[in-house]
Amino acid sequence: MRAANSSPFVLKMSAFAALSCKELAVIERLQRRRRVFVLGHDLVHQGQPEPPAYILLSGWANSYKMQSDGGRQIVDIQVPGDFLGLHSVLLHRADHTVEPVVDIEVAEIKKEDLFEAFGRAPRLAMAILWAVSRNEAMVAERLVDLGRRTAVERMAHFLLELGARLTLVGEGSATGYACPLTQYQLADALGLSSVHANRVLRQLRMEKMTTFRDGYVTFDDRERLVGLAGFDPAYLDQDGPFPRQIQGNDKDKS
Amino acid sequence: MRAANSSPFVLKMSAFAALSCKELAVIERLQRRRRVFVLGHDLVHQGQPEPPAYILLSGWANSYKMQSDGGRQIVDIQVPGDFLGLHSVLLHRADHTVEPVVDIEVAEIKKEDLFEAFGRAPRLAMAILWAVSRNEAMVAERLVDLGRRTAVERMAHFLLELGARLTLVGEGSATGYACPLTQYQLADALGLSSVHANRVLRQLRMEKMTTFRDGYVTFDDRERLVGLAGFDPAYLDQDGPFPRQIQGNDKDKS
DNA sequence: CGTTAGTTTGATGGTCCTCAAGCACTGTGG
DNA sequence: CCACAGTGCTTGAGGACCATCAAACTAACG
Repeated sequence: MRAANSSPFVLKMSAFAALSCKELAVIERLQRRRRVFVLGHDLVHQGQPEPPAYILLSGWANSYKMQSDGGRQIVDIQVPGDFLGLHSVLLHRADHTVEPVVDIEVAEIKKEDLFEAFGRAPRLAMAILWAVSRNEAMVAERLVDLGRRTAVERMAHFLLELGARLTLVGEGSATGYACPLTQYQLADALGLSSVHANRVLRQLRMEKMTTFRDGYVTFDDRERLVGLAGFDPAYLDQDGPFPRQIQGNDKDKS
Repeated sequence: MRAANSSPFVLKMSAFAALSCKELAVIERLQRRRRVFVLGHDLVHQGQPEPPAYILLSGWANSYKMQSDGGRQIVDIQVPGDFLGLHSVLLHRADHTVEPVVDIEVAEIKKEDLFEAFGRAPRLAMAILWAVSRNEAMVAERLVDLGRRTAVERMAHFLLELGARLTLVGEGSATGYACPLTQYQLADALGLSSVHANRVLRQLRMEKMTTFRDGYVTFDDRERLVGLAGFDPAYLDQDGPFPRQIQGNDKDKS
């Protein structure tokens, strides 16, 4: 149970509500079907009927959609504690592909597992709905990135968001984090060409705001970066770790 | 109860699964708190703590995020049967504003209502999770619009998506639909300037693919439009008859 | 009949894409 | 030990797409 208490998934869910022993047990049970995926082997592919979902235990993954013209848009980057393909599990067919960014360890979750868990712990249904909602909030914020921010702002915002998400599960800090993404992947996530992504990173580095190099993101001047990006982490709804400007502190529900 | 059976919300949920009488009753109860909002009065505003959610009974609404520089990005357009702000109800603060597009009628839903409903009908929790998932799929598809499609493709794709969604709730057809949006709103949804949105609409009209005029969208040549947009409605999860089942809880099948 | 909201068109220029090429590092096999 | 290929990063040049600025036009409305 100490293992469960420190798992990234439990850390994340605890940002929603303190979990009871029973709920922790249901979560533990939900994660019983462990699997490993290596680089190059998709977990879910676009169009797959009745896809399962996964909880990412370690490593990074990403979800993307391909177009007929070969264009690729990464919809979400997932870090430990995140669901993979949760929003596909109830759709008839997966609307996107999920692939590992590095070798990963996951727990497989079938639709029936969810249904069973919901019956056992209605509050867990709320918690999972929260996770999906938070995910949608992140996609929505990316939409603002692509629709209304310049390439530099987008990049800054995205790197800050990843930092905040990683901090929540204990894998990042205000000064930086390990980031296994390539510049191609960053570009596909931000709707840029890889060439331009590279130029933008250079600019951020030369202006001493953030450095992306050798699989590591360093925040050289986090404050200015936040200002440039217009980054307000409220949408991540994780009052715990570092945003303290939020004081909405009404206590948990029934 | 035939009133409930023909409400847009029930029509939509029926695309997920055939609903039992008990579930219909729980849904009916969920919609008991009716309200009206007129143009100019927001339902939810960005930053609002503990916002409620709504079910849109009639009229259109949209959700948007503002930036400090005055830029606006519409994240979602909602039509009858859709939830409003559902993904905010579990976050501690609303991450976006919801405003009417025309005068609307809604049913207000509080967090506790959801919790209660989940306890009464676990399958309804699945259905609502489905609705949220579908919503995320739509936002993701919009992300592809903004990231990887040209302005014309975006516009075509968006107008087709709206048509499909409206058809599901009985307010649209393959030839067109009533659309109360202004070109400014279209532009804000698609990450374009209103000037360019106008040019794009003109192009689509002159090439005889679709006409947007006087509050009505007409598909002049739907086939070519679908080709141009690369529109594949699979992500809406509403195609064909609906042989759905969760667990062994159903009778008929393919 | 002035005001306002929405639509339409023109002109100019910036952001970012595309094409192209070179560099650095790693692993592979002769 | 040295090609050689593969992957990822970096930089340059030219041009397309779309934003911005500006202004005219229409319809609704008091």
